[in-house]
Amino acid sequence: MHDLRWIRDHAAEFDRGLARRGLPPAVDRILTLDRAWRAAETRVQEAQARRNRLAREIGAAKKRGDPVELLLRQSNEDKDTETSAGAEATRLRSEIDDILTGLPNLPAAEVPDGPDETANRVLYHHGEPPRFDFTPLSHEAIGERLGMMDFARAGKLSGSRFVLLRGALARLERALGQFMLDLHTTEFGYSEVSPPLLVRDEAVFGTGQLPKFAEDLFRTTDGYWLVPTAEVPLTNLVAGELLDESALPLRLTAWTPCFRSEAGAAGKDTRGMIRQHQFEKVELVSITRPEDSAAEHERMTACAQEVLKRLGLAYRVVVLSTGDMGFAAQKTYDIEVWLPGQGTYREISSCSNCGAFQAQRMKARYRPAGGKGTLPVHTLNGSGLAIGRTLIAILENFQRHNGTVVIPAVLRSYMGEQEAIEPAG
RNA sequence: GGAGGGGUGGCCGAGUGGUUGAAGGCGCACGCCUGGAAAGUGUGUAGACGGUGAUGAAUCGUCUCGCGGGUUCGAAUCCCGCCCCCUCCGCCA
Repeated sequence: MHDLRWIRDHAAEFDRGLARRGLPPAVDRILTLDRAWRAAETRVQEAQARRNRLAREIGAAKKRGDPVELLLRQSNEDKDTETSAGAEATRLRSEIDDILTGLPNLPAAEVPDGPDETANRVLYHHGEPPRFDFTPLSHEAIGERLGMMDFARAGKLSGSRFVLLRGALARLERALGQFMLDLHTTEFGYSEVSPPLLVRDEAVFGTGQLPKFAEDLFRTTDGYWLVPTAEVPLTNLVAGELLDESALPLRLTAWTPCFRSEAGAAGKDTRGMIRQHQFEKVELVSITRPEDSAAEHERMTACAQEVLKRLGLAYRVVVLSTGDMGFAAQKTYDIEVWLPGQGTYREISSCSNCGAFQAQRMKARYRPAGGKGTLPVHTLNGSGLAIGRTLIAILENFQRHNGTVVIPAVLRSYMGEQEAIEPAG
């Protein structure tokens, strides 16, 4: 959510930012409401100030035994003013908040402008896509041939966009989660968290999925939301808190299932396990001082890339254009892994710097050391990595002609020192 | 689910109708002490919002003792509703 005071002082810049997002100007409306709200607020406060003074005078007069009729009548007049102006102030303020909570974060200056993903800019590549002396199969073909990836049974249980893994593939999923968590905690300073997967409205509002994107989420009958990403619980850990500067940066990681209704994705990626209602992911979240978030964003993206480097997977890093960024992000890097079965790069991680946007929604602040006052923290989140898609990448990149799949060396200690996945006997 | 207890400042913890925005402690900041540090000691130390103003100097005002409403001239203190936490019982992975 945007800081109203910042908008007052940067009106043109604000509308320019919205325009880069393809949105109409909003400042005129906001500032008109803001002026009316402040005027009403002032009237309320003046009436309150008078009433406070009268209350003291009435107390003193009663003690002396003086008549208080006149004072009481004045006090009641002020109370009427307070009530009517107060109602108006509340109405105006909630209208302002409704507008503010529906507007996305403004893009950082260096983010490329464009209407959609076609304007994303590839920054660099790492690694060479493998060459095959046979036609590489898609991951679902490999998985089904191994007898370890079962869409039919999953469909029986749950319908489309679910999968069931067995044997070595189930273990591979677990190995990937372990490997990623161990890397981030022991080498990159993230501390491991095992968070709730059902959260309340406020948490999902804080990270920006609510109120606009409720249709992308699953909701329980008693009002909980299933987390679409561990970003929600991890980031909201600091909601409402006033942190010491010495506590920053805070680096958190969690391996959790993620639940997404994929309401707007009808017909997209219907084959295979690219896009599921439920998938595993290791998430990275950083809470930083404002001046550190840009560097932290680079660091976080590097941490995510390191997973792919150690697995030996080719990838490229893309900076998303203004038209492709998420609601809360001011800048996003996507990491795309090479998938031989599709002959293309596909997103496997998305690392975003949300600046103060989420912090303002969830009222997460810190106190600068020595200084006075408080500032909103900056929040960042990134996949490190999406486990389901990493599993896909391993199957497609390390498949062999005979239908077996080589297990990357760094995973073997988690796989009972197996070197390859063989068809189920 | 049943019964009971409780939610106060960055943290702990007093406070049951009137200068209590709130005692005390911890923490923190600055000073004294010290060769330096610890200990000791002194002083200071909430946030949000609005007004004025050179826009975060200063100053005035309002709000905030879980949230929302009510009683009252006046509420952290009384009443109602809601949320959350804890204890015991029941149930249970």
